[in-house]
Amino acid sequence: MPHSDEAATRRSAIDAGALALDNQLCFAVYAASHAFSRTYRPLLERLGLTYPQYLVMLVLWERDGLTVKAIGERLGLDSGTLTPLLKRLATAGLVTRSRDAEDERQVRIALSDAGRALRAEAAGLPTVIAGRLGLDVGELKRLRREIDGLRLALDAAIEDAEAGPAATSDAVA
Amino acid sequence: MPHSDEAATRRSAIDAGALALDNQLCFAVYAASHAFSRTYRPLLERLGLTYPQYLVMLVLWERDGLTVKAIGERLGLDSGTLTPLLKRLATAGLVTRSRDAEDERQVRIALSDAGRALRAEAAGLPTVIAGRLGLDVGELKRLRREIDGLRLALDAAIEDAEAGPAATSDAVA
DNA sequence: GACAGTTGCATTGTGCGCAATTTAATTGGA
DNA sequence: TCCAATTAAATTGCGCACAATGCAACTGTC
Repeated sequence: MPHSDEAATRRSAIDAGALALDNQLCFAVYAASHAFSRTYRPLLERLGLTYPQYLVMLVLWERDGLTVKAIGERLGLDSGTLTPLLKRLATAGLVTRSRDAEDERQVRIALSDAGRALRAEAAGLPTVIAGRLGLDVGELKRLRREIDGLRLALDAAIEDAEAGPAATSDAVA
Repeated sequence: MPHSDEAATRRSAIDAGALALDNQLCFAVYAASHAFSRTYRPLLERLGLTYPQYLVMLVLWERDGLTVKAIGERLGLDSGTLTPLLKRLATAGLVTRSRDAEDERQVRIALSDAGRALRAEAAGLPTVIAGRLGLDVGELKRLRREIDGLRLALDAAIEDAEAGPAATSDAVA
């Protein structure tokens, strides 16, 4: 067969597209995540928030006074990420950080008045974004549930890999 | 109505859960993206790649000798991200960087022998991950297409916002 | 050929995201 | 009671991600 396609000539014959970027679910998710961040950025900028900071505020607006660890478990982030982020939120006057009297190892994050007030400013954001997408709201809900399921499967895969990296057919043996 | 639910007592009455973290499609995507990165990390570590570096290699394995700009358009990244990343790939001996003779502004990224050889090492990765997910392969393909559609809608929304942020009913006036 | 405007890449600064290490507080025994 | 493990944050170091800026190379117009 002669020179048919430029890309194909450089591609291995044994490959059925397993490494093709456009076939990667992981890249689709990666690109969509950045696209969300870019969409939210100009709107959050008016609130003085970055996107991860916005997520932390969502957590605190649901339940105030959480520890750093609790926020981290909710968002899947560790203290190395959250500590400086929370310090910036504190500097911005949106939260306060204080050691728990019962257990001095823990730092409790509490909303300030300004932090609580910001909730009203943010209330319309998800609707604005959803409106701009021009997709059916029911479809978006369904998609969210499917992606949640994907994340759960990934978390389980991470657990498995950490528990027994060499687990094969004789895993129970 | 008496105290029904702890979270509800802290939540505004006018809010039908629009700001609830678990309702956010953006967070589902954000969390899934990190979960993918965490799943790939230990596997890519053996290849000496980070996840974004892996994406760049996927692009180059499809078409060698691209410019920095072309790689950036494919992945949605700019030179501020790619320049140092590509320098690290060059230091690792996987690619070479050279100015285009035709247009000296452009830097062409070419795979080295080691970079090409690494393709065989990576060939099984997507299958390994897909296998660990324990989800139907057809379902994963369908989900990828839906998420691609979501990203396209987000990109369009970003375009619209940049073109006319104040666009309303009198946009044409 | 001069020159304004554009383009492609590099650099700088800020803010995640995470592994690894450190410090301090708590817990659970011997 | 003492002391080894455990736990929660903080710190450090590295690598993205992106806005803003700078700069050299190119383009179109005259």
